[in-house]
Amino acid sequence: MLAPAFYERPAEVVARDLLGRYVVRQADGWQGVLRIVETEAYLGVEDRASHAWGGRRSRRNASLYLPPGHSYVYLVYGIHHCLNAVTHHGEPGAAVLIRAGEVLAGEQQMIERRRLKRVPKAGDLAGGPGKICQALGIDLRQDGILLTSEELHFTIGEPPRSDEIARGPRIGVAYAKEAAGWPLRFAIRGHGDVSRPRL
DNA sequence: CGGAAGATCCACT
DNA sequence: GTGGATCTTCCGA
Repeated sequence: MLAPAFYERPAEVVARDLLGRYVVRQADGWQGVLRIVETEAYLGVEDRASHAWGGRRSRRNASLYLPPGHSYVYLVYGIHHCLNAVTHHGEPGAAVLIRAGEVLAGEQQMIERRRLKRVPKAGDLAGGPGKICQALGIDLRQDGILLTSEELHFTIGEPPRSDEIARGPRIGVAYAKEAAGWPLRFAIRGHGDVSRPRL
């Protein structure tokens, strides 16, 4: 289990270090495990793409200002949930978005939660931030909880070698001006579950 | 108080 | 490749 101190570092360091780690989700006697293959760092106040940009606070993003090691779950586009880990190093409001994972356990339940009609192909179950939350049964009820909790936590996992890590600009933040091009997206190079466009 | 846009995904062409 | 679904928040009038 990764302790809160793991998250007391700059978001881009944590984002890179979360690659290969396991997300463990336990609910109703079920256990699901994903190996993280893609993340993005959001730096907080000075990052135009961050929900904390300019020190913004609202009921929606309140969890971004919790101590490091808490979750930040929010609703995007009115439909999909996204899971983040709150980090802290100086300015508050930084976090890491968990963008994609490889299924290691609990696949059958995930297929049902995802309402897939066919046999899942690479990326179908957890190859995107919204898919991860749907597959793991994560919604606003998991917003603001400690990521060392029984129901949701991260563990050591199998980190990739540094030469297996790719990085590039973040997805869906073209509006963020100068921050749009910052290379804060990290992925395991060539992994089939990384979301599009592939790094 | 209305309108626009968003850290997305899916069905359809 | 394109557009629709659907909710929260922000901004301008």
